[in-house]
Amino acid sequence: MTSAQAEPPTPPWRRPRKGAPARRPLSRDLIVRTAQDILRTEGLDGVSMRRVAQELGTGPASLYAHVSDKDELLELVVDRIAGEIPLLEPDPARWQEQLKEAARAARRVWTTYSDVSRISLGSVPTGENQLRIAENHLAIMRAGGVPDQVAAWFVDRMGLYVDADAFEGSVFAARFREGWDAGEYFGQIRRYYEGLSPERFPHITSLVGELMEGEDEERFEFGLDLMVRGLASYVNG
Amino acid sequence: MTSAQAEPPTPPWRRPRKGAPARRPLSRDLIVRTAQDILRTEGLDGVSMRRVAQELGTGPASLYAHVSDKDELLELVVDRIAGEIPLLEPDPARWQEQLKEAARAARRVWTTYSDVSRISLGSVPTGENQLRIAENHLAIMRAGGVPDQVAAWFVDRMGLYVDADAFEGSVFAARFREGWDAGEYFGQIRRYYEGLSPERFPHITSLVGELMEGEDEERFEFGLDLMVRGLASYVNG
DNA sequence: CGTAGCAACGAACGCTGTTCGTCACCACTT
DNA sequence: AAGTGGTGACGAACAGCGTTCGTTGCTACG
Repeated sequence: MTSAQAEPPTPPWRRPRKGAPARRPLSRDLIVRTAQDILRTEGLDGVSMRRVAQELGTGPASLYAHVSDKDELLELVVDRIAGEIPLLEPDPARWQEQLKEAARAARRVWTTYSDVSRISLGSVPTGENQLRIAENHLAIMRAGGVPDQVAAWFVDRMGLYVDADAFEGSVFAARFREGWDAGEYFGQIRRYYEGLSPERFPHITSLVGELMEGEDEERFEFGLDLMVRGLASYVNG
Repeated sequence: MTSAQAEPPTPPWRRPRKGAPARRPLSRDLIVRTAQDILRTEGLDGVSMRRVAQELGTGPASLYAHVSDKDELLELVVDRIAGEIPLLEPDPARWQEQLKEAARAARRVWTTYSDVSRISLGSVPTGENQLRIAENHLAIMRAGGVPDQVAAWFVDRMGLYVDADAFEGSVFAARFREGWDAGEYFGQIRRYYEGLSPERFPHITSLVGELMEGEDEERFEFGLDLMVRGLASYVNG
């Protein structure tokens, strides 16, 4: 449970004046951090206004003094999480590998908070930290000699790809959180594919092994490699 | 409104016996078709069990005799929509362009039902029609000489990409459905980017034009081109 | 000392997916 | 022909959701 954090959610608060406030010191940052904790441990479905409020020992209505919307709260959570993604110092000689490493770093954080992609996918990045990451990706590509228009579009497409891959992972994570077993689930899928009619699905039935091959990271790496290879072909010729 | 279809949702029903059934002839297929209609016209948020039932002139509990879950209902809707995607006869000489055309065809249908991607993204394709499409993509690639393992993974990644792109589109579609103006929205984003600090975001601020350039299709085409170029590099060298 | 402003909050609204228990009808058996 | 079992249709309800309203009580300032 997260009650260990709920008990004293108040660090040694620096009081603005003397005299202990009888009212609970709610704040925007505290709310966002609480929502982030719930997102990490219970997924997006666990993050409700009531749940966040409960964790802070209050009611849902109290949150609306600090946050206009649930959407706004979630956007703030996303950017806070984006702050955990490390930046890279551009090295022109290694720009392709650096770009991949940047994508991996983003994926690593994004899969830690498995459902953050459900919020970020499809939303235009406007938060401080998200912009810093886009800025970093642009710097790496420009150092590598990628044309401006290509670099600009690639930032968009690579962000979409990382989001989408994490989203896919979050769907499975949700299933497994509900008690499903991973091996059993994919075993069922495999057996279902194997049992299809070879006349109507000749390629699928003959490629079951290949279709099921590879862990999450391996498939992510494959897609990433596709995109960077394609990008490189815009630079060299 | 959809009431035009709601009034006589019953085609000249072929009765199993004589004597008109006083009970309403609910059926699985009718329920799925109704949900599909609502999905197209009102988006995923409009598809609730109550809403579907209302359209059929009954209560939500009646649906559970034909469908085990809302999730199952939505999966059935997805596969029904997938049935609208045309298949291509593999031509080894044009495999790259064919693969792109197949992706475009899927995207075309997926953006018609703008929120279908919100259901399909991250779910393993098991429906009849979805499998037929995967089968078709595999056939095109194998005809082009793509190695089996690469082809198998590419089907996965390209499906993810089409889903993700449509998902992004559905997020914007939802905003505009709520009354937002497209030009005004992107204009605000542009001005926000332009107003950023050039010291902290030198690349973003100098690439605002490039970042905002291009319609949806153009960006989709760019990402598709990236992936197919990368794929081709696995075949030729 | 009085008061303006605002954070905190209890209650409520309308919505969601789903379940339970009941009713009415059809098809079949006796 | 009378009876009966099975099942689809359905009304009501439950627990949860995001959000809003109106009120309370405290803090900081005049």
